[in-house]
Amino acid sequence: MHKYIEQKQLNLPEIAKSIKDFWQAHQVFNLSMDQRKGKTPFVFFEGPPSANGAPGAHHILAMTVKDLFTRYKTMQGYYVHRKSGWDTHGLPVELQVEKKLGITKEAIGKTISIIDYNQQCKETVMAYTSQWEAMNEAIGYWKDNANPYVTYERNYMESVWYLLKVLYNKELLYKGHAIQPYSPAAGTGLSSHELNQPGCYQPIKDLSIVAQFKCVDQENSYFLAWTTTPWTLPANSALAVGATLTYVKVSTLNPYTRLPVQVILAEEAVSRFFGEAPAHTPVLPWEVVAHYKGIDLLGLRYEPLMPYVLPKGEAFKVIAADFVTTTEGTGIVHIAPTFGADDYRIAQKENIASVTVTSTTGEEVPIVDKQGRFVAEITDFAGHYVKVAYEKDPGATSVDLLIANKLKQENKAFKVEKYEHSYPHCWRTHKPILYYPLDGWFIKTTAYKELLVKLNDTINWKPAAVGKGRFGNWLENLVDWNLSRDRYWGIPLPIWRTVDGQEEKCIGSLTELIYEVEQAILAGHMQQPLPPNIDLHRPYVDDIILASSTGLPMYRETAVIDVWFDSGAMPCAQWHYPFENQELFEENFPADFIAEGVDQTRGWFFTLHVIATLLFETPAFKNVVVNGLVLDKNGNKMSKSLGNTIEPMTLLDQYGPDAIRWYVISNANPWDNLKFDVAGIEEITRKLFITLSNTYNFFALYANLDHFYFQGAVLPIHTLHQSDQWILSCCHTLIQATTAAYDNYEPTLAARAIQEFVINDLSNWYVRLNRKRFWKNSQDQDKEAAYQTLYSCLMVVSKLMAPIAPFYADYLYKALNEVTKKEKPLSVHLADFPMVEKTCIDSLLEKQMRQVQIMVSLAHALRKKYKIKVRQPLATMSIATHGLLDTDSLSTLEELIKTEVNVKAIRYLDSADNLIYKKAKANFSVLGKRYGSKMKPLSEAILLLNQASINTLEAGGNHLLYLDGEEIVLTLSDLLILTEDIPGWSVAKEGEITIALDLTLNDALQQEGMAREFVHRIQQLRKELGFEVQDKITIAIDHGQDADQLLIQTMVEEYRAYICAETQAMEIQFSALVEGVLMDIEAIQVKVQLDKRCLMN
RNA sequence: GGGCCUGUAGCUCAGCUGGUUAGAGCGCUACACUGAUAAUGUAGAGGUCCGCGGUUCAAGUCCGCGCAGGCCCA
Repeated sequence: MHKYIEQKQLNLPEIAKSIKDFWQAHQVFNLSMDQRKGKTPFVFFEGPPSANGAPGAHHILAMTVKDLFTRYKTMQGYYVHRKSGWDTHGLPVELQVEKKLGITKEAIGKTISIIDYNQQCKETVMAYTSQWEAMNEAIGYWKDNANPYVTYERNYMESVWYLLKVLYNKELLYKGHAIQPYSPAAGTGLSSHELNQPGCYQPIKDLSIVAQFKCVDQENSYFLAWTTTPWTLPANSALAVGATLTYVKVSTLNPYTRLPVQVILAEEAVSRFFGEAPAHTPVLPWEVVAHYKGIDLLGLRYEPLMPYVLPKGEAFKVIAADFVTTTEGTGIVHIAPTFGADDYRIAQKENIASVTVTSTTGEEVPIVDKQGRFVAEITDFAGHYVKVAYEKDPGATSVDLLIANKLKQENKAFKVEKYEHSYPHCWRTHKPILYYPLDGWFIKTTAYKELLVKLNDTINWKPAAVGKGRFGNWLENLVDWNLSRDRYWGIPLPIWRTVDGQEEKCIGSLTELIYEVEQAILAGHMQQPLPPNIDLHRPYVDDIILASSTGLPMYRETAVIDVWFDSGAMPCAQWHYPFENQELFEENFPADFIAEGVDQTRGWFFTLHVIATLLFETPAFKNVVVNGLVLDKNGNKMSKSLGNTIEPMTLLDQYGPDAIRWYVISNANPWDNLKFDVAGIEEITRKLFITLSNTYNFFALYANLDHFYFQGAVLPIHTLHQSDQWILSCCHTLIQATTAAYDNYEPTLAARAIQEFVINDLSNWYVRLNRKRFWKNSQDQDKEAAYQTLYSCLMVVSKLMAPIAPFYADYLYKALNEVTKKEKPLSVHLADFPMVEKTCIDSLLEKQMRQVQIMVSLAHALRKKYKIKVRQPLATMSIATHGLLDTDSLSTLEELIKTEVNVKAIRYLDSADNLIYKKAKANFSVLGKRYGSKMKPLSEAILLLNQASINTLEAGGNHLLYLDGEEIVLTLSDLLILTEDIPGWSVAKEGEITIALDLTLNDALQQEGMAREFVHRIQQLRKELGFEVQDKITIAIDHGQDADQLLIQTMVEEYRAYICAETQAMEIQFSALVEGVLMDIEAIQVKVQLDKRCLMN
């Protein structure tokens, strides 16, 4: 039978290493999966990381959250498949490669072939794979890394094609256009990612114009609309107002022409243009002549401001838009549907036509060409670049200025001024971007808006606000998903079209593609069938030409798809569904649980939700834990440039994974931002892990000495010592709380509850109270009970903490179980999560123990105040009960109070004693509900209650009060009773608990105090001499004849048995000592010598 | 500009559906304890509960308007 490991010093990194080796050697992860095979699945989706960057400190949080719930559910008996995955496509990878190769997008396909370029992307994206895997392992993130899904693999891509085809067949995939950021200088659209590059938004001075749009029906009346992009005015086709805003008509003069005009603008904007005029503007006479509500203006018509080109359809009227504000401008917004995303959307909604011209190829195009110049139809400005920054001639005049001058002359400009604002610039050309209509392929998400919202309501978001707020609002303002990207490294859009666009084919599988290629060969467009290992990436698919039903060639639409579709497709694509694993997919959809950062709200969370909703009409996940950002300890974002990043591997090496995981979970909720401070990890190590380790070591030390290997029967709970019953009750209450917390995806509550239990209840109270039961000499049932109890608590703790601190928990579990062999599992992660035994829970006992703890601490405070050490026994402690404490059952804890406080007797003071002066206060939460507005006078009346009334109430009686003629009946529960004082006693109180100590000492008490002091000194000496705990000793005391010496001798004779028991002494002798150590016992000096005594062989 | 989150002691955080004198841990100061000792106990200092209004007998808590920081989106 081997012994419990006794570990002098806790070394968490060392423990983690040994446990990691153990897991590896015994394939514990695989065992944990195998043993739950066939059980109810708990489905988890891994949001695929992109391995083109190294994992950072913020991944510690994400990994821990994912790992802890999957471990927890596994322990609860679920089968938790955890397939790993890699996100591999997308713009960030491409930009990284461009940078590495020192090329721009234009070079791709020219100076570098697409094949080589994509090869570079493929290599780059997996560059940090091994670092990721190392970190997963170091932090103990368990998942199936052997068979990850990889988004660039052909099977994955084929599944994505399948999904696209389903959408296509549902007519949810269409070609259209959207207003997107566009860089005329680079000739390319820009993604929001590119717009978020640092330095993209720059302050820029533009000319802003308040234009006068002439009302059709009202004489000499004009709408004032403000724009910071005057070049869009020729494309105006509507004006927008806020339906609920108030507008006024102001009679005034045009500042440039001095002609009398009546202008309409929002009331709140009036002060911006009239009244206190700045020095440089002439004061205008003005008068408000009419008021309107925005809604009154709707439908009013106005004359085109710059009628070069007229829209083909409804235009030039006032419409309502919810984005109109009065904080800037006039409260009337100029709408140019071709050059603004909001404008386009509202125009579509209100059925307003765009201002377009017909190109040479017969298409309707904007009045600004792709180089950023006005088209010929805009006669006055034809050929001018709309942004002066695009002009090659540095001295060129801004077209905005030309427009302003023209409008001023025509009595159409009300105010022209420079305006500084932050405007996005192309990160490559550093020129301002335009918002411009670009072709693209869209998913018609708006068609499913209602269902998307409805299904979202079924998802349990942690925290709820992200689901309701951020995600919910996003769904409410949904626009169609622009799926296409004009790039190279991504899943190619599987759509082929004839040149005239009359016929198109969406390919949904490899088989289908092979078939279509065969048809194309017959039609003469292709020479060879597809090679069996065909790569579905560009440029290979670009070379495939299909045949239309009429035999015409069909070319692939060149776009690749948004990388977010890749990851949102993972529920299907990770299994190569529907081409393989149909059952597996069905079992593993939807997910029970996912967890990612809050930045994924419009990313992965959204794409998962959309794809699942549109395809299967179910949500993709049932529970989602959103985790916040990891900031540095000062709350700043971690960034390389600030030099405040934390290298996770260094951290893991230094503190070990358990303390770090515990820290990130216990410190704050996962969804709150975490201010990462290593001091917090050190504190966790000290407070939780060292305390727990000390508790275990205490157990191990004595259990080894006593050969407690838990071979006997488990003692029935009612036979146990009361403190055993108490700690077991706490322990089961803890199981209950922890289970509920994990079940509610509140890991922080679980962690805090566990550490509270370990530190306060188990270590600082139970062990301290019961130390003697472990080291006493007799081997009785009481000792067995203590061992069993402590063992069980440690065992439960190891299981409860296993999800969060998997290494140390396993170490603890194994340390205990490998000796007792009470449980079969090799590892705590193969064990079942503890079940609450309701019969173990005694809430009354827990409550009373809390009261006892308060009493004891009050007593200690009193001793401290009067400088009487705990070793000195006192005669009596009194407890004021106020009729609220259950003295009968409290008395069963008397022994405990007596030993802790070191008093001989406990006395209960109730109302009958009349010793205490009491005061009553109103219990607001009870009375407030009943008496509401009378609370103030009522509480004053209660303060005036006399002792007799309070005593009556404490004895269970009523008290009648009259307030404003109303009779009020008070009972004890309506009041809070406080003790003011007990005359002649030393009193301490906390809340309703009041205790008093009798501080008078008699000879017997003093003698016992001496005995205790003597034992204490002997113990100290034992330790100084380096004796082992189990060593037996003899004590020799120097023989003397003076009064002090005799006092000692009398004391020793009186307490001989006690001293021997406590100090493991076999014998106490009095003799004349030459050697020996001098010790002070209550101001008496004695010389003492200890000898280790050899036990009988 | 819009949406959402956060704001409580020097630091990290609790504070339930409004209810008494706003709490814990860390840190700090002082003292005690020393067979769990990298602990522990006791006491103390430390708060404009971000600000201003409102609802209410009663607001850290509910409502409105702001301020500061953050995230996402324009």
